[in-house]
Parts: sequence; C-alpha cells; structure tokens
Amino acid sequence: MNAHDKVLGTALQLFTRRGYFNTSMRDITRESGVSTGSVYHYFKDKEGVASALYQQLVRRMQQELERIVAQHSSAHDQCRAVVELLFRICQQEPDVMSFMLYIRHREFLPKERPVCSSRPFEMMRDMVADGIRRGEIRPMDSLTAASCLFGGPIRLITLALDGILDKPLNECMDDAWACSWRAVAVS
Amino acid sequence: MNAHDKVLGTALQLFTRRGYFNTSMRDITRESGVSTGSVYHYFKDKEGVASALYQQLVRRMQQELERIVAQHSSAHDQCRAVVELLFRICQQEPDVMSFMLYIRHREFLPKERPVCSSRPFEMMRDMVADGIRRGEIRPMDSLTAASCLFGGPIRLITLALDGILDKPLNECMDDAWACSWRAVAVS
DNA sequence: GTCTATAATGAGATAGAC
DNA sequence: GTCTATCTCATTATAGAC
Repeated sequence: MNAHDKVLGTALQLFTRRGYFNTSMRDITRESGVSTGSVYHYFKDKEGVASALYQQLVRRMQQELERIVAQHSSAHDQCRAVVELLFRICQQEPDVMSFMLYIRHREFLPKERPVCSSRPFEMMRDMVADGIRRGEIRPMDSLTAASCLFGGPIRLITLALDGILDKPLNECMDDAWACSWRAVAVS
Repeated sequence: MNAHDKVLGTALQLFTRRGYFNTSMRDITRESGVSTGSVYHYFKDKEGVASALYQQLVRRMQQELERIVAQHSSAHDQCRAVVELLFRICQQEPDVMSFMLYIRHREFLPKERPVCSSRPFEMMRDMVADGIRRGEIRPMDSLTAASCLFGGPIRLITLALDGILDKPLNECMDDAWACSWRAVAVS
C-alpha cells in the first residue's frame, strides 16, 4: 500500500471516529506512518485530504449504483437492491457508510456540493421518479416519494452507526423493506 | 434579554450555520455583544455553552412531546402530531431543528448521550411500541417500526435544512404522512 | 457582573536537507 | 518522494481592574 492510500485510509478512520476537527494532521501522520512532508507532497492541505476521500467514495457509490440500474429493470428491484447495498456497506465497512451519509461535509468541504446533491443520491431519486412514471409507485412529488422509500432504511443505518440498534442491520432488512415498499407502492 | 440568553441565542445561530468548530469564542462575543469575561462568567468553557444549549432544547422538545401524548390517545394521532410539530419547528425555527437532529453533538459533547438516546426520541419510540401493543401498528421490532414511521419525515426535514427541497415542507405533509402510516399500519 | 489585555497552547503549513 | 525541524498564527482561557 502506497503512502497516498495509507493517508486516505487513516483519514477515513480518524475523520469518522473522532470527527474532522478533532483529527490533527499530526494524528494522521502518526497513525498512517507517513511523514508530514509526504502528506503535503500528495495533498495540498488538510481539506485536500478530505476532498480526495470524499470524491473517491462518491465515485465508488456511483459505480455500485450504476451496476444496480443495469442489473434490475423495475423500480421495486432497483430500490430494494440499493437498500441491500447500503445495509451491507454499513455492516462491513461502517466507516465508509459513516463518511457518506453521517458526516457533515459542508463544515469542512465548503466547495463541494452537499451529499444529497451528489450523483448517487440523484440516481436514487431517479429510480423513484421512473417508478412513478411506470405506474409502480403512487403518483406524488418524487422527492417526497424517495424520502418515504429510503428514509426508513437510512434512519436504521444512522441508528446502527450510533450503536443504538441491538441487532445486526441485515436482520431488519425484510421488515424494513416491506414497510418502505408498502409506503409508496401502487395499491 | 440578559447576557446569558444572548450568548445562547448567538451560539445557536453560529453553531448551526457554520458548525461548532468553525465558530470561535471570539465570534460569539462579537455577534452577541457580550464580552469574553461575561461569557466565561456564565459558562465554564466553549463546551459548556454548547451543553447548556443542548439541554435547553432537549427539555423543550420533551415538554412539547409530553403535551402531545396528553392530548391524543391513539398512536396514529400522537405520531401524526409529532410529525406536524417537527415540520412546524423546521419551518419556523430551522436553527432549532438543525441543532436537534442535524448537528453531530458527539464530536463536541462527548459527555452527553447521543441525541437518538435522548428522552424525546425515546418517547417517539414508546408511542410506536404502544401502537404495536394496541394492534394499531403491525407487530415487528419497535425500533424498526419507529424508523419506518418517522424515517421519511425526518429525511424530508434534512433535505429541507440542506435547501434541496424546492417547496415548503408543510406542503409535503399529507403525502408524507400517508406514506408513513401506510408503511406500518395494520391491514 | 462586566470588561480589556494577555498568557499559553496547539494547530496547519513550510523549508530545505537527503 | 521522503523526512525532520521549525515557523506562524489563531484560539481558548485566565488575570485582575472596575
């Protein structure tokens, strides 16, 4: 693993566990074993580290969602696959999930658009909008429908990340998805 | 308005708009018009300001929820009243809503329990648990049910706070509530 | 209770050798 | 590309007069 990636990996851990502002460049160099000089060779500044990390994770999410769109044809199947993906990431790589939808990027990445406006979230809303057009999902404002469909699962994810949930997330999958789909499905 | 409350009001604005770590004690004294000495007379330190603010708002939410529990008897009516309350606060006092469910308290209030474990959130889960016992809400894990019921509205609130929502939140109320209730209601 | 002046610290970032 | 030593500066918090 090269120095560049070591820094990003360490930053992901520290930013999500302690928060961006509670993590000093010193912490990053110590934990990653990469010296100050090298860190600043690869990244312009501390914000540059966060920005690179953010873009890497958004790109990855986007690719995973593109695969889902390609593999499933109905809104029902696409959205369910998205929830399964989110739950899986949350369990297997909680730091990644945490950085994607828990951290307040705006406070330290003022130049980036808010996560909710990022491609992955747009794609999720597009799935729902298509579902409405096809008559799978009740006609209503698509942003409202997307919030109702994904809001429950996202809420469960934040509870899991906060350690409030007493059982593994995937055990909630069937009930949660049944509720989500019932909320918006036609008849 | 006394110095104590002026500080809390200013802190609420600055913490929610710029973030806790992007707000210096200097900012608070300048914006509130209260001098450093006075701020430190009323509060132990910066964390003390945040802590007082947090407890004030949690107490307020708790009182509002107690009123709702007293005024409505079914889980349906109680939960709907909660969503109406949350939407109203989000529109009329976005800073308050932002501080309650958007800000990452854990990063600067390590001693407080996470918001999700606070009384108001517990009360919301209790309403749902009672609804299940009474047969109004489908039998399932009550945490899952509460997430499915309130997850959609909470998601809409975060979108509104992020400025993504293009219309006023209350216009989403009827659709959102219909989805929420359909998600968990019996038959 | 309120104020100003200032001390003490720790952060981000740079310089420049290797 | 990598490293250590160091600079610069903003921030929190205190001291002590009024």
